[in-house]
Amino acid sequence: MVRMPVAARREQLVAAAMLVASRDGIEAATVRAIAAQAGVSLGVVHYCFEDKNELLLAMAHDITRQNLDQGLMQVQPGSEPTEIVELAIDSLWAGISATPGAQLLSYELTTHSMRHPELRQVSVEQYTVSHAAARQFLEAVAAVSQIEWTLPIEQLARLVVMATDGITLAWLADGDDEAAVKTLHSFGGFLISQSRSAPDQPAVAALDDAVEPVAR
Amino acid sequence: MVRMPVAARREQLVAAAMLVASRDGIEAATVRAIAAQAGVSLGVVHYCFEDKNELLLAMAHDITRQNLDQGLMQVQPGSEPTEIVELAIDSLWAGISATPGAQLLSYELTTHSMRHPELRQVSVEQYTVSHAAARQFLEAVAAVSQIEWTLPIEQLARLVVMATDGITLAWLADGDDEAAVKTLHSFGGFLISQSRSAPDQPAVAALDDAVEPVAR
DNA sequence: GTCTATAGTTGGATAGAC
DNA sequence: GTCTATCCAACTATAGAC
Repeated sequence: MVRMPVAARREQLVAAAMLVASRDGIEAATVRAIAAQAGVSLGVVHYCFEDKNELLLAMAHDITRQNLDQGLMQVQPGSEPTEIVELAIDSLWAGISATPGAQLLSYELTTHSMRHPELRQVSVEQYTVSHAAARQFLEAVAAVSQIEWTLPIEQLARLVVMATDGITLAWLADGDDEAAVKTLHSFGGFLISQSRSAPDQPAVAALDDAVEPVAR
Repeated sequence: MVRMPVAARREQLVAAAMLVASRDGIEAATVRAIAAQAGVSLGVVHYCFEDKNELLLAMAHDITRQNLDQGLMQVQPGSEPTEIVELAIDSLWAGISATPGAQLLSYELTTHSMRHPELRQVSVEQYTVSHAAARQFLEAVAAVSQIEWTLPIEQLARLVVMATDGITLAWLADGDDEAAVKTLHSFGGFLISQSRSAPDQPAVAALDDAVEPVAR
């Protein structure tokens, strides 16, 4: 077996955990299965992590970051708000529909964390991050396309997260891509209806605020 | 121990399973824990059910029916559509916010069933039933308040289910009742915006169609 | 640092006494 | 029909050889 510094070993194990959990579900992500996937012996996992929870926590943290990067909707400058939103929705959906296992794992982590106090922060962090990403997106759209939102931005961000979760869950259950896309675009229409052209625009702002997940 | 016909024993065990699973999560709903909750010995469970999956299936089926009864939004005749929708939303939310454990269990069952082919039908049934309930509600609103929907009813029903799931999940994560209610009412406003007054109304129909879950 | 071996639980399922 | 006793598999975690 190749010798490896602990930090690198930890990364390897977290990657193996994500692979197993995405593919086979969180219940199947046992210490044994993860060790086998990484090609190391059982003891190595317990050498690198205090216990299984610590490993799951590290995995959840990485997944949340990954979902953030993937879910961050691109805003193309210079277009109509309608077109911006449509494009963002399509790219969001492309990311989701290509990774059903990861999406399902994300909801498994949510429910799992709600039943285990030691992992409770995972679901809180998931929503904090999703909300921040949605908010950033809405601010970028407003800045780029000279509109303002007629609802508080927190409220709209919550609606965006609601729609993403609701549509993804239904799609995982019935696999109906067409219905999911239609529903997403209906929601996009609603989003647009909650905007009006801004009277004046000071400057393009809030475009590249980094969204940092909550530290653990 | 009291002698009991198998059918009654099964009901008792399913009720015990629902109690344990709602309170402690689906992972904690082991055959042992369920038997203890019901006050019977381990062997009795295996006498009444082929295996654990069969018990979980029976439990899931009951829960889906229960969610249907609880989620069926009441339509008060003779009011404005806006008022009808608002009242229905409030009663829907009252039912949800009073039973966080049951809601969480419902999502645990969804993800669990998606990972286990033997239970795959559970999540399909959950969505079939939710969708039918939403559809029935939308038809009742239209019939009672003399409006028609400007989107296909299936599409709108899917949006209603999307909103319910998305809002409930976020609320389970952050416990923010106020935000959940606000978001629900924003969505209600969207729903109303997808209606127009009907030119003529033939008769009040589709008010008491029974919604049957998919048979298993 | 890494591995084997094993302890110690907990789970689903069954056999056989009553 | 019901209960006790038990089997066997899988899991987390650790001890100790190398």
